Amino acid sequence: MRRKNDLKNDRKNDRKPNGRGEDIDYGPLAHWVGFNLRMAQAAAFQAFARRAEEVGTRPGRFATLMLIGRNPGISQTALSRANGRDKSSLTPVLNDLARRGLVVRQRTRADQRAYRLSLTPAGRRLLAELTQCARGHERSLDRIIGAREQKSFVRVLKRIVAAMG
Amino acid sequence: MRRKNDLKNDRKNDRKPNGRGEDIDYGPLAHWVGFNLRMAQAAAFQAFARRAEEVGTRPGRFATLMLIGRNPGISQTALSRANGRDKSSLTPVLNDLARRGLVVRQRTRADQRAYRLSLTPAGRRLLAELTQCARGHERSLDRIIGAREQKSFVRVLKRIVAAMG
DNA sequence: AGAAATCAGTTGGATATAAAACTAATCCGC
DNA sequence: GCGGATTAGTTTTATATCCAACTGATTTCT
Repeated sequence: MRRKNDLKNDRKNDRKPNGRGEDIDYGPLAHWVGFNLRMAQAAAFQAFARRAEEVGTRPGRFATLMLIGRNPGISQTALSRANGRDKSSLTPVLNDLARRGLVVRQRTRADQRAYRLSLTPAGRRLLAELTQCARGHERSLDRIIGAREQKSFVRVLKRIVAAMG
Repeated sequence: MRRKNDLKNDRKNDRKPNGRGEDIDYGPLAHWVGFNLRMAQAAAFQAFARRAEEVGTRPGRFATLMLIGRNPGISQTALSRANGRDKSSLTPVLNDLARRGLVVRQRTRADQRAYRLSLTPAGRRLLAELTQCARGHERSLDRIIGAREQKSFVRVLKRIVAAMG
């Protein structure tokens, strides 16, 4: 019900399988930093997400809790900068964390615009659990990277942030 | 209208500035791979986005066009794997690229479910422009990383993708 | 002091992405 | 060849994120 030489698509197109063959040509992407950085970040992020959900939280919450825990009284704007995200992204996140009783927002006397963020005891407990999670994740990353390269790898990452952030 | 010793918030909280002082304590995040990977990726991505919009496209489109250009006839599923994104994310992207006349979706004779993707001449032109853009971006990344470390840095990124992807 | 500029946080609109449910086509095992 | 399992792509739903516009509060300038 379908001849080999049917209609318009009869160039030498049929050679490459690629629908399943899985022998992708990445061209210059193969050795470019930007692409590999994105792929590696996505892979590591998803691996951490799998771990984090065992503790009942999403990975994005972790850095937020850590930064608040380490810097009690921090404002949302300072937190958003430290975290590399826009301050408007933080509003729903903090609403959620506050609703769940993990974070408190106190109004400052000195500046009635700003909040002072801090963890509740429950927030500290969750942070501790997540930190364990993250430690496991880091160990597995360190194993992949190799102890010898780990230091210089992180140093390069920091250099990129400093230069392009 | 507001006494100094007002209500509940009168601990020694006021010491750390942090609302502006900008001396953030990152705790273990400071040296962890996962966090720095996310920060670096976000910074590099946004820098590329600024360049890409001069050519009138978003950065996410670039890898898609490159992979189609290099692998004509590739299916959407294979493309999504190569690109590290879910296949469902690709549907709106390809709708857009097809609507703009940059990509064509041909039905396969052998498998009526799959599409064979390829670039139009306009798609090839845009890809060439974006490639120039990306080359500039890569040069600036290479400058930041340093020629000596560049190779091993990319190798580590690939290792992470291979092990966690 | 008073007006203008700046700043903290929120809101609204847009995009990107993932996950799960779905539809249609194809493959596989007997 | 038939029926169940698998596969390609889409749809739907839910998050996460950005940016621009906005509202009050604060600071700066004169």
